Amino acid sequence: MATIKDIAKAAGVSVTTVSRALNGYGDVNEKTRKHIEETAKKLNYSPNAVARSLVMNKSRTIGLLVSELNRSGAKDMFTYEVMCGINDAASDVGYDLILFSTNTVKQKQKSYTQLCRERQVEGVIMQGIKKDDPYIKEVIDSNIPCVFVDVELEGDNVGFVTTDNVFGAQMAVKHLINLGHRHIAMVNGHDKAEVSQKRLKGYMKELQEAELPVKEDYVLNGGFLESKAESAAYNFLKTNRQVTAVFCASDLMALGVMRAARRLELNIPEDLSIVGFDDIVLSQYTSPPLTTIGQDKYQMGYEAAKLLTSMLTGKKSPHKKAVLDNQLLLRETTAPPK
Amino acid sequence: MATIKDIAKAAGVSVTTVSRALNGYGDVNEKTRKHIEETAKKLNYSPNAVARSLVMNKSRTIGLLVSELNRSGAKDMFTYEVMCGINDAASDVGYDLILFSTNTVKQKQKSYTQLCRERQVEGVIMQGIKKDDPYIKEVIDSNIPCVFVDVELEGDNVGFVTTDNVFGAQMAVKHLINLGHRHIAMVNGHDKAEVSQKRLKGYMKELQEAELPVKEDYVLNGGFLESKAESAAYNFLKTNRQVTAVFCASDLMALGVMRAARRLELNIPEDLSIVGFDDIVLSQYTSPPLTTIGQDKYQMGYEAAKLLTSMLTGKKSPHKKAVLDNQLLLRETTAPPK
DNA sequence: TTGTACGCGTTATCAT
DNA sequence: ATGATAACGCGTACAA
Repeated sequence: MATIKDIAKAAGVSVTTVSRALNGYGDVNEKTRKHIEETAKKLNYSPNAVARSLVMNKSRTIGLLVSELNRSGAKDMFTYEVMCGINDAASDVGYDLILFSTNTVKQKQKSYTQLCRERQVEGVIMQGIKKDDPYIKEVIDSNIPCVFVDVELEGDNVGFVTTDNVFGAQMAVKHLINLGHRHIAMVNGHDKAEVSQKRLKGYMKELQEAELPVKEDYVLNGGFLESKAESAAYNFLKTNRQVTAVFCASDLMALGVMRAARRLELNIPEDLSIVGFDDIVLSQYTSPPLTTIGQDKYQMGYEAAKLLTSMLTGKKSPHKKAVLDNQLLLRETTAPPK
Repeated sequence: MATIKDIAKAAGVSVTTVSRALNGYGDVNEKTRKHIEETAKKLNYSPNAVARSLVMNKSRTIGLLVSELNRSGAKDMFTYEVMCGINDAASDVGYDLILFSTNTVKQKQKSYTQLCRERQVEGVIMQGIKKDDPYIKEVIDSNIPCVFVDVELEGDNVGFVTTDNVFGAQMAVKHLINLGHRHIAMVNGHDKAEVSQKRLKGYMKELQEAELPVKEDYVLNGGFLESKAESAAYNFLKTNRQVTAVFCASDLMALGVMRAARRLELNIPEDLSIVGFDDIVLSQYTSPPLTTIGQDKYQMGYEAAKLLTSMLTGKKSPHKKAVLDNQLLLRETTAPPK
């Protein structure tokens, strides 16, 4: 509970000198500095970040805005791994993280700017928000630096981190085509997610390059939900036996498709090949293990935080975005068609 | 950026009146209050929580101290689910969460008390720390309210949340005994974790109640690591073919044991029954799906936050602890011995 | 019912 | 090299 005032009194100097001594200013006698540092230690002093924030108008804090942080996300762990990366990169440069979990109800009560200003966060990392989220407009208008995860938005103080979703999808589809598949369906997430749009684009692009027809009804909506993907795939596959392969925009949905296949007594990969996206931990443990496009989620978080802190420290870095590479992970859910 | 000063000027009143009006004090004319509220809205005012914290010496913030928040935890998701519960309960009552991830290096640089005081957190929830963690002593000594997850410590302003680990272990072992197993080994985590001690206790207790011998060399150290559990189990099972069942102190380690069994060409559950602990998401997807003791991780977090906030709001609640029940989840890794 | 004045712990400005 | 003093935005005795 000791303050610089206490130290000043104990050391017989003014608060100004204490402040300067403790903050490593040059214009303070080495002897007095030593003395001050010692009394500070003796009094078990630690600076009050709140008071400092108030006067400096900086908080050394970045807000982590996660939409719908809840149990449903527990399965794919995406959020968590990204968060670990953010945390590591942020604490490397002395920033703390404050967690803002939001949802539609809360958004009505408090605007984005309010949220940030209340806590005086210096910057924000946004994760898991949809493209039509009302906060997005506010972010652009506000002058608070922000980095999006998986939403490709750029601006004066807005950047983003994502992976090459188009190319990732292309890799997946190309792999299937190379195996000999000609009727390849896709289970996509909801179209409010940028990644859905990208992955769909990659899917179509690769089909076109292989001069395969792009059929609109081959694209199913799985809403990023295992259950929804399952039922969509079930209904589709029941009446489309010509389809021998499915590309899924997420591993979670791929799990749903695997379930559907099982119900239809389709063997994987003999009767149906499946490729997922994300490389969630689960995908190594399914039977058979899921072939998928791997994203480095930790790295995404790490890059996001690095990007943001470099924006904060005023480095006029020209790069306001980072696009990470993905990787085709061959496991056991793909094979040539019979 | 509007402050109460701006509002005062615009509304033609003093800052005091603004402060009182906005904070719902009774001693302010209804008309002036309305007026003030309107100008506040017009100026897009939002209170500065930092300034408020400074003067009130309260931050409406609770610190979430997670030891070794990193990728290795990604697999079992325990941390994340608990966090979701904490987050929900905290935001219900208007508290924000600040993330302190710590490790042994950082602990040397900054004491627990320093950490808390710097950020003026009102209380702390501690997760994932070992019993010999140096911070624990500080927590007890300090007067900052703290709730531990899975460390059974009580004090004036210290409480904890856990599940009934002893009974959970008993359920697991009893289940195996009821199936007819007589040689039941255990793979335990490291003994710096309270849960390890409890689960071991339950294991031994249940054996004793069934009048089965407790053999010391039947208890393996898996260190809560899949790989370590695998090698320990491999070496053990290779030379102890009489053992027909293994109880593991975590699902993660159970996965390791399953791997070991596979390498030894032991069929699960025919040749070897396995019971885990935790009910991580993965355990439903292994083949065969893992029989385990399920803990409600989200609820643990929720209760922890509720406990803490009730301590903070001064409710002299007599209950400084919460012990949740566990549940035996019968899946497919257990069967009678051949 | 309203306003004045002070303090929270810190940094920054300007003298000395 | 050091110190007095004013700010930062807010809450709250105390006075009016």
